[in-house]
Amino acid sequence: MFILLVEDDEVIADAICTYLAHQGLAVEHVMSLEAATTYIESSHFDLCILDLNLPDGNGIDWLCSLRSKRFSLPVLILTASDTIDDKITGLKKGADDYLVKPFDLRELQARLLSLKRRSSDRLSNTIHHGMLQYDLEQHKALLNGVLISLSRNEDLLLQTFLNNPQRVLTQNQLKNVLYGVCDDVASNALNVHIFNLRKKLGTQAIETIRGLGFRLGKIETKPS
Amino acid sequence: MFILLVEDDEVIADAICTYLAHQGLAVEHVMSLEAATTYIESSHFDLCILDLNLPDGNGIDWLCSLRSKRFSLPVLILTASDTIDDKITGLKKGADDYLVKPFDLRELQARLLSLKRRSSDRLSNTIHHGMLQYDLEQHKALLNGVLISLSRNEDLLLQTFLNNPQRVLTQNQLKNVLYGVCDDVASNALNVHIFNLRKKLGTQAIETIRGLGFRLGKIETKPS
DNA sequence: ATTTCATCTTAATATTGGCTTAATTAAGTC
DNA sequence: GACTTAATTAAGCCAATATTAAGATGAAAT
Repeated sequence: MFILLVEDDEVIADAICTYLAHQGLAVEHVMSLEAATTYIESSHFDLCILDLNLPDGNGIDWLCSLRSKRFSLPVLILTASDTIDDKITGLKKGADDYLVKPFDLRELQARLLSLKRRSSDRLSNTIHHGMLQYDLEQHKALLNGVLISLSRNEDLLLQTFLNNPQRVLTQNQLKNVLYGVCDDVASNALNVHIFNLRKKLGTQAIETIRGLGFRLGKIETKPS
Repeated sequence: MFILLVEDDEVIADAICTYLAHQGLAVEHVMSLEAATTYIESSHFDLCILDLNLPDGNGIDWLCSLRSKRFSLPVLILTASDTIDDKITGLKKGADDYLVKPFDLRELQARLLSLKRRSSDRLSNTIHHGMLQYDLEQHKALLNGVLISLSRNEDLLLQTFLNNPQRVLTQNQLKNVLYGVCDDVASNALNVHIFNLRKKLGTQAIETIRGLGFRLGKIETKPS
């Protein structure tokens, strides 16, 4: 596994490099954002460890521009400050995890590994389920290669189902997805949406578990 | 992501619900441990936010019983007291993180996300009993590899039996599982459900201890 | 502003499946 | 044998969900 470490503090960087190398990971160490950019654009890395305080700029901004250039590699942020704002901003701006200095090297390793695991799952932006192909970025659903047009709520529901295959989702859970906090409204709008989804994806696409909720089912060639 | 919020203070609960829902998380709010138990046992949640001071009991005790019932969902404890002892006890008893009131909603969110991350590595919780494989999350029962469809009440009963193997459960206890605590008992509905369960799982699946109640028995290849 | 169009919600009705009831049979207990 | 408890059936009921269609909303286009 190839890791890019962006860190200007030599002591910390050395510690990380030594430890990770010892664990069988290939670490490339750079000390500025400029160098980081060069490396990222000219070579392949599985992960990036990013310190936020760097001589030639702010790590968050760099991360933003990285994302805007469609680099999707997982980034773990190192931050000295324990302020909430930093964490929040970091996570929202496209970081995948963060670690507050000082930290335990073993924890760093654990997080890197879990990061890798997670990211290798969602490398592709499309989810496949039976004959359905769903593009998370473009919100496009292809059934048997044919584009299915979905309304906003249908889209939300389908996403939720695809993100929780095998799982029984209660009506309240699904209502929360659509309407935010559930005022526990007695409305069957949800049922109508499910009905419409079934018309588009086939009757078996959504199973009902009476008294419990709904679950994603089989999506096959033909809406019957 | 589905979150169960157990909190009896409406003001705090509302704030949390509104904020988290706004962040795209599905929050289910209950105000008592009893309700929490019902929800946990009948639906899926990724996380639980647990206040410790509740009208119908102590949160720590509830957490203990939850763990003893093999529910492994990550729990974040909310505590008013800032005493170290409380935190320690909480963490030792199976909590995964804690937050002291008053807290910043953004910090709550950050902690929830990291909690989810850490826990996503865990194994799925399935109970094995003889030839039966029961998945608590999916509410799926496989007998000899074949899916058995269970009604809501059958599902509840089976769960209860699997969570209390070896133990004799009185009819009243089982009725409480289905109908909550109430002592009107002139109905044999429970017997009918047990009869139907036996039809699906085999005659020996549930033993009758005459005059006392029922106990989980052997579940073998074929319903005879 | 007004029209147009799609979607969302409401509401009314149909349907289904599971729950309970109740009556009967079987199995223990004294 | 009389009594108690549990098992077994089948019928009716009811709540959860499905289905429709009509009205409400809201955004884009003219």
